[in-house]
Amino acid sequence: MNSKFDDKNIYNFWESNGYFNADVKSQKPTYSLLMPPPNLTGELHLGHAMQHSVLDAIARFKRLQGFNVLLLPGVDHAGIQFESTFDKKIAREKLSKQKLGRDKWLEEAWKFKDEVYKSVSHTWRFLGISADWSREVFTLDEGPRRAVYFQFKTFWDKGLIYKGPYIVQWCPKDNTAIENVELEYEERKEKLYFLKYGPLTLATARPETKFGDTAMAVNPNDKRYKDYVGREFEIETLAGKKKMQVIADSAVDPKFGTGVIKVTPGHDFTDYEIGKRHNLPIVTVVDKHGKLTEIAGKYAGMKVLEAREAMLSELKEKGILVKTEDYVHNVAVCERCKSVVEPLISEEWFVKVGDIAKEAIHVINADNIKFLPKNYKKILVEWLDSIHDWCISRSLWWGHRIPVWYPSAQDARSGKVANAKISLESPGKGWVQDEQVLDTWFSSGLWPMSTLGWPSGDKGAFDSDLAKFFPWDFEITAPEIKYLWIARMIMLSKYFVDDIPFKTMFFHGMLRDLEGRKFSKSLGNGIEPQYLIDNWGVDATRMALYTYAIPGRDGRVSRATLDERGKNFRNFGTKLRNVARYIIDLKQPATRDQRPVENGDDKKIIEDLEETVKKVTKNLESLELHLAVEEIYEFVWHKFADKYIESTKQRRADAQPTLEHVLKQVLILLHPFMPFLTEELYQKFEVKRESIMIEDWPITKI
RNA sequence: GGGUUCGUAGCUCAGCUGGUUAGAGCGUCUCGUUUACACCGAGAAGGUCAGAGGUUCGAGUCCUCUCGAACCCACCA
Repeated sequence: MNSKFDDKNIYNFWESNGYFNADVKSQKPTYSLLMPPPNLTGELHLGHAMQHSVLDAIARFKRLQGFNVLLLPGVDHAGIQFESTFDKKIAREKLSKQKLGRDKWLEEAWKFKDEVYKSVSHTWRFLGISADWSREVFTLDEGPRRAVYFQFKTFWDKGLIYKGPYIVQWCPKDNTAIENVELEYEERKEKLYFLKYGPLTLATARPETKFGDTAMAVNPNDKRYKDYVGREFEIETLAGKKKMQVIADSAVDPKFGTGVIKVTPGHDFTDYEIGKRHNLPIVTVVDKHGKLTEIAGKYAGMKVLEAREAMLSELKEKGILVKTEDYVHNVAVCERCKSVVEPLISEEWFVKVGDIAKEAIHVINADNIKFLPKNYKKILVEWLDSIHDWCISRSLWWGHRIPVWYPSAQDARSGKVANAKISLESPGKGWVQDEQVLDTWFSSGLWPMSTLGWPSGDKGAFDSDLAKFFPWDFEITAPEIKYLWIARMIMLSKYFVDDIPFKTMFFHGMLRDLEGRKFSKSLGNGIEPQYLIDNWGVDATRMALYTYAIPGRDGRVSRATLDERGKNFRNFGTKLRNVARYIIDLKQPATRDQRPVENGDDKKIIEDLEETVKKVTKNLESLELHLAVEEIYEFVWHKFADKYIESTKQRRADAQPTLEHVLKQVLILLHPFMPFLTEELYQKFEVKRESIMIEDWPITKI
């Protein structure tokens, strides 16, 4: 080992000795942990640091216990998020998608990805993550690419994939359809407009979509309008007079506004459903850039809010606008870019997931997956129970391109699927590939399998990997992606390999600021892990993070509160270093050729140590890292240092064997949490193994 | 509207399946620089565990309600 004990040398020493690598041929029992791949859009944040520190602690603990451990690392291409980050970056360089074109853009995007990856990779090593880097995977690598293709092809062959017009949440800024789960809601103060439609008056928050109305609707039980149902009236519109029918649909809330609504199937989810039930035509008023279409006459080309403002006077003039009221409601915005999303009709690809979700519910109800906290079982089942078809296409460039090829450019433009071929590569000259890419989660959902080489075409090493390490013993994630990711992994694992993806699913809490807000770039309330590491060192930072690693419990933190814990554990590290100095560096050899004599204090500390070993082992097995940390802390500082070591000062030589024994055991117990310091101090022993990483976890008598 | 979680010392929080005088860190106060450590040691103050009721021999821990905080899901025409 290198004589200099700085963290970097220690890390290189571990890595070059191959301690991080899992062995497919090992006879030892296996323990596998799957790292949730961080998005390659920036540096790792505090949540990642906590997550990965937890993974590493468990991996190190299991190695010491004698398991053949696989901690598999990887990163995610994170479609929308990466693309918007990258587009912002090139915009600062006065470039754009249009200027670069798809091929050049992708080339530059990969360069950017490599840059970001460097910082992520550096932070991982800095944190001491003992992952098997030889198996690192990126979601756009060849392996996942084949897995994604296999998935698409299978769904296609089974008739589970379809393309069709569908009302989607459209983000005009990112220029793509997004899923409900990618939305946020913001409370807005707007107006409710009361408009005269023939004999009826109705309330709407969106008068600008008036051009797309194809009916009026009332609740079937609403006596006030009973006589109007089924009749047709002539309506005054801004584009002349128009005939419109009154229909009855139970989706209408009689208590809202006047109890009458206008039905705009092209731009509202409820109206879309109503329209389907009553065979109403769909008229597109708002385009994908958030601007009004030609149908809006002189308002065409205006943005939604401009048009709304502009048309008011004409509505008033013509006597259509009866009155307005203040109206507070929630507006859906894009979680990534915060722009108001526009429900509109778009050609998208979908997967029918109903039956797959039902299977997943069975899997969850069979209780083979241990959820921490356990109430997430119920939460996931409820979501799966009310699942809708999965929109898997995104109008992006960054991601797995949809493996559908059209025989001609014309077919591609019109999206005519009839003669299309499913293929990873071009089927031949003249074939044109679908423009869209697949939803990021379409590849992330396969992560537990694709990282192990599934699906293997050649029955090579990959098969044995899957047999050896799947299902994963441990997975951890933030609760916010429980549906997007966790539910999908359960569904897809069941569907493709008929098994659970992981045995234990740990949902850690979210680290928030003192007001309880999420950390985000826009709020500027983030705290970088590097800040803590610079101040208190890696080991202390890890310890501080473990105190927050409680399933389902959010932690409210500020620089001050984190500094407090960081400082505390820095001090703890110093304490331990001094303990080792006293025991080993300042060792006092026995003056006489005598066997050391044990006394009651020695027995007591050994008993206390055994008790601590028992508790720490139990806490690690049950994944209560915060309790394990507390136990060791209490033992080392207050029992070992304050009491026992003080008591040995009069009988140093007699106590020496006990001092050394307890210290060595403590270092092993602490190694999963403070890997660097424990290795450094372990190297002081004369009799030792090559590294603390290949020590044995103390056996507990139960 | 449906669901989940939380409300414990000045602050940030632990407290597993209910069991003796409720814990930690930081902060505050007193004392102490004896050769592991002042990034230290010895000690102290500080809590009717949000409130009310219930189950129990016994509740911070279980149940009900009230008040307060946060988050998730759905809807928002």
